[in-house]
Amino acid sequence: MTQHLHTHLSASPRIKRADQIAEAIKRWVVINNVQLGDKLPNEKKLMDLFDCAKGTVREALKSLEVQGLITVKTGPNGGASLAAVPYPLASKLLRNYLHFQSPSSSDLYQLRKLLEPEIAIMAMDALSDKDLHELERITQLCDHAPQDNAERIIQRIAELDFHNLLAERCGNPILGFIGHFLNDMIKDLVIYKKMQLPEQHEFSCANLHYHQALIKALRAKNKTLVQQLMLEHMQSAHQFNLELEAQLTEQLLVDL
Amino acid sequence: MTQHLHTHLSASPRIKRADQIAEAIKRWVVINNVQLGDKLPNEKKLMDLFDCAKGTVREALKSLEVQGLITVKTGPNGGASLAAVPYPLASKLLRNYLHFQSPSSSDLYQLRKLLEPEIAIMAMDALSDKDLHELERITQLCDHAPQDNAERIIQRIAELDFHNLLAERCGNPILGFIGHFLNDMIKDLVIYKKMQLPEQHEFSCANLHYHQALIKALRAKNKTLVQQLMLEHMQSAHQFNLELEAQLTEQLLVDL
DNA sequence: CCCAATTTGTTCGTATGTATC
DNA sequence: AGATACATACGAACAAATTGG
Repeated sequence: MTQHLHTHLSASPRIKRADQIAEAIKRWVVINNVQLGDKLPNEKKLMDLFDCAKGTVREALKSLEVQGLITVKTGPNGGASLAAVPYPLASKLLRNYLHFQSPSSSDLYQLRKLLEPEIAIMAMDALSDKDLHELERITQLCDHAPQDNAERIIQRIAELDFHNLLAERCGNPILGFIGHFLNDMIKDLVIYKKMQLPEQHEFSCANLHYHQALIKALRAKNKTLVQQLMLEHMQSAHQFNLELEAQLTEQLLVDL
Repeated sequence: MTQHLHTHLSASPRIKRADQIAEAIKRWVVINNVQLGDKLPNEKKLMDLFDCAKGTVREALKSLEVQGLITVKTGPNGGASLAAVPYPLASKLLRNYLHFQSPSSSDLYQLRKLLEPEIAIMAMDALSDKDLHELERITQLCDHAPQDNAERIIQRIAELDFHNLLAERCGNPILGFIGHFLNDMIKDLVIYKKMQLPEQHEFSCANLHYHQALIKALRAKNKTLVQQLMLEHMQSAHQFNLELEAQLTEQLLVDL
């Protein structure tokens, strides 16, 4: 099939062959009604389907793989299969973007204050008994002072998993993604930047208290209470975070 | 530098050489303190830096390019340069993910009802006179009935650009991204799915009215009014959208 | 305007690794 | 264990694009 002729009328940024092939493969997939998990033609077939060499096909497949649209396996019955973009990849790619926007932790908490209460009341009706037990299990991980740094990290992650479970159950996939994503950002913040500071016992206790109260309110299906508790929880967390950052800059000054 | 030995203790998913190189290049970038816009070594240098063949280097670079972390140019002084992930790419990649979650338009509008009022009041203080004039210009594009389908699309996009400008000015990069992103999703919805229906004159008039009122309130720096107007605006838009979808399914039934 | 240098982009041929039967 | 089918990787060559003289 011949290529589109380059017009030279506008300074069009010349699209690379490999990228054209990647787009062509996407079109091929929708035209041939390929379903999730179905296999694409192997490299050789793609080579003569689009009349290009191995390297080019491989770069095109690489592009789709990086976007999470296909997975590739070696061996017989291997090759590229259509895939759903996995959440961790989507989160990573978006963090790549936001890295250059350098959001502050207050930016994060402002959004959590807005969204977490909504997530909680939406998840309330969808929570199964199993979910509630899982929330309790997660919360129990945090009901005592950590013995070492490893347990401290486990507890912090458990606190976030509490919110992740609610986000997954909230019934709105976009809101669910954003909730989960914000928790990923918090995790980066907490794990990689705030671990040098001593444990914040008051903070952990406050979180524990709110999570326990939230479970009770969720069981009672008390919408307004759930919403209010979650808002307070986020406000409290934001406040602790601000104090923590003040300590951090203080410590930085001392180090200098 | 030698590779990590494969332990075979756990079923580790065998990391491909090209992906290893991509990660190695990322490390190289941070270690050598490469700044935005700075150039990376060219393909030849990367080949012997990481002791691998050209194709492998190219796949690694392709991976970084698809993620938006580098741009690549040909010719003298060409090569790969460190780049900030451009917004359109981040939006596209996230839409790839959400495509498989198949969110409803109500999911979209629920979030807009929550976020757009917050965006508006946050942007209020940051809006320059130039911004306000731009808002007025955008709004004027919609102050008359469209003459053809092309203008209809222009007007719809202008309506969204109104909100995009506010999102960019809201001062919270994460919130700004989400606001812009939701508008992209709405755009897909409106342009590619709802254009078959006749123009919704009432809808356009309502939007025009709200945008004009919002500009006035923004100029007056009336926070509560801005917030209230934006909420009503979103509720109204959601309502129109629901009616439109009812028409769509109705039409679908007729076609069958 | 063309020429030459530089660097990416693409191709081919071959070899190796890996999973399946 | 061996054969097969497939991706993965290497190496050498050539094509195309961009820059600067």
